[in-house]
Amino acid sequence: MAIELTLPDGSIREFPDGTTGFDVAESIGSRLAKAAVAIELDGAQLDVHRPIPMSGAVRIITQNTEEGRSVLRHSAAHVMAQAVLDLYPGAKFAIGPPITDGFYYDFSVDRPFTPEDLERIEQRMAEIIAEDQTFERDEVSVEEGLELFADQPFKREIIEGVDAEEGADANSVSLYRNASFVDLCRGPHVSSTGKLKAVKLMRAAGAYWRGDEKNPQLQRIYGTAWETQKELAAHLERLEEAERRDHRKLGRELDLYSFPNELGSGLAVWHPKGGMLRKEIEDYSRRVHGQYGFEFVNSPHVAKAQLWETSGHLGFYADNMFPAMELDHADQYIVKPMNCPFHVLVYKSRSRSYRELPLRLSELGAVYRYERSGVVHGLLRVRGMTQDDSHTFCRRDQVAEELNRHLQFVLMLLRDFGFDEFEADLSTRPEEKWVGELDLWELATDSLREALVAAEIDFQVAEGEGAFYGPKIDIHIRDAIGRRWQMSTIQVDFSLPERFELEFATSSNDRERPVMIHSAKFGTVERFVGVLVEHYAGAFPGWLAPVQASVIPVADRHDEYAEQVAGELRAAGVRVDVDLAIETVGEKIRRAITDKHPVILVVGDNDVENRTAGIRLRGEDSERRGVPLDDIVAELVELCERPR
RNA sequence: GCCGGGGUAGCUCAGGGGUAGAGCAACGCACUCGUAAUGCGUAGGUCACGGGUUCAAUUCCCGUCUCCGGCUCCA
Repeated sequence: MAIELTLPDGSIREFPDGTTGFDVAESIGSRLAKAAVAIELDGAQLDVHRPIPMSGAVRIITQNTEEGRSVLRHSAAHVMAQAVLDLYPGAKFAIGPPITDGFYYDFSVDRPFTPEDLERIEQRMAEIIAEDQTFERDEVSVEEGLELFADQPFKREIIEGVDAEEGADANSVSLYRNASFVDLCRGPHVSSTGKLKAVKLMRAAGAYWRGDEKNPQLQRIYGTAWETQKELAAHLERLEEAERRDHRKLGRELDLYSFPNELGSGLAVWHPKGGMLRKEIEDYSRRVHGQYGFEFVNSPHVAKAQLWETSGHLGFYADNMFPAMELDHADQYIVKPMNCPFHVLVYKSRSRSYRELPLRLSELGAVYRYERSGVVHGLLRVRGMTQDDSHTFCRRDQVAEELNRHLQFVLMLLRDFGFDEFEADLSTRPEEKWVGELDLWELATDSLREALVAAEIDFQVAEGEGAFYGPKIDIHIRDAIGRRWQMSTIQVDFSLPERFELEFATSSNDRERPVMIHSAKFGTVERFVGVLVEHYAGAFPGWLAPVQASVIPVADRHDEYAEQVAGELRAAGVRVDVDLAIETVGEKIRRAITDKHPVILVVGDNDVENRTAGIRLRGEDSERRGVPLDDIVAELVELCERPR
């Protein structure tokens, strides 16, 4: 018997029965065979070292692809579990999947793993890898599986749930064995442990069984695995780069903001330089909101509990709200976690006509949310934050255009800050709990989808992931080092207009309910700054840099001229510092560089005489001397020009 | 909130049952300097906070706050 395999180039070739993926790869090229870690046959991944069971379309998965690395990492996870079970008899092992950049495995053990434990485990793994144990696939019945894992409760639970979960053949489960270690696994795996060339354990952490905090907490070990030591080293270097960009560290170094203990968790104070950065960002926000037809409103930080009762927040958002304050007449006031009810009240302040819709209300609103203590993180997850929030009230026939307009607006804004890679999630109506009318849901969802298509950005549909009150788009950006951050959101709301009984007069003088669109463009100013700091590694473009230029006098007899230079630049709108410190020029240059000022101007005798300066731009390691002051002013004005 | 690890000078960190140390930063003096650290000196700490053990606690124990890495959650 023979099998017919269709290769990715479309060619069909015949192979003898018993041919393995490895053989197929070998027939194409020895380098391909060496890099092969699995194959895909008609969409299903299979081991490269086992016979291909039937004819079909085949593709070799190599270790230098994300799919291939997943196979390596999955195998590495097995080896780690093997090492843990060797070293810690009685340990129960749960699940160990590959993840982005690595893998983990969860264990139930007597005591949590220490850093020393990780070293031991890593050492044991190295031994297992050196032994080059073969991974063998096996299939057993559910009964046999349950028996085999008699003392492994998590594995038994997985076996018992296997048919329900994966739609797999309910009568058998697949196993992988290497040496004496057996794990329940779908595979595929590399042919032997020796294929793992670069594995490193990263850290231990607690994690709940099946991700549910009601379940027992397990001990998770994270590791990473790559096809070569070189790739591993590159990965570690990327982690270090991320550390160098950490906005908490840069925020301190650049004197932007801090998180004083006296304040409380998740609360920041903004120093003058951070304040300037914020101001630029907020000024920009107001400018473009105005240009896009938003009107500015303002609302207080607290409101009666009744308002939150009406809005429904006390029902579904109470966990994230700071507790109520008891006031004199038994009134309770609550610090706002959102701005929407206030904007609704603005809408409701008088009767509205169809002619004035869409009504776009915008506010940089400070909100406070009670985040659980373990989740706060620098500026990226705080308890006090400022949303560049807007609420648009529109008619049904305006929904499509408004949503499109909001998306265009958000993308323009993000592009102005140097982000140009976007991914969006379109979250649709939940299956069970939802409010509003079905046709409105469909209209809004379709409009969101069309807007995404028109904007030509990649998006995924998250079926049923929308809030109960409406569909939404979340926009993620990729930063300079490829990390994904959620920023903006455009959210349709059928609930609040209902709860507050909003209406407007139609052209036929009927009463109709408006549709509401929530949108935060930056997400929050705090998070946006945090992401921006990491994106630019603190080296902000001219218009955002808190200090745009520093002027350095060579000796103190040049101080006066330095101030004069600074004065002219300030008059032209450039933010300038003059470094009058009694230091060497080298020291002052160094300080300006480490402070990441976009421009350094050095002035000495020649400059005083000729009305010039030496100019050095950030990122360049040489300077231009004797540049006429007028040229410098013109150059800096251009360099610091705001996008809109 | 849960699991683990931390909190020593402004920052980075060393130390350790007998009331603490370095580098950088700060301050002073000298140097007056042309593109990434001039030299010398001075000052600076209730060792996060509260309790306990002890003749003695910054060190050991407990609690609280807070930070870090995860889980869960999320802008």
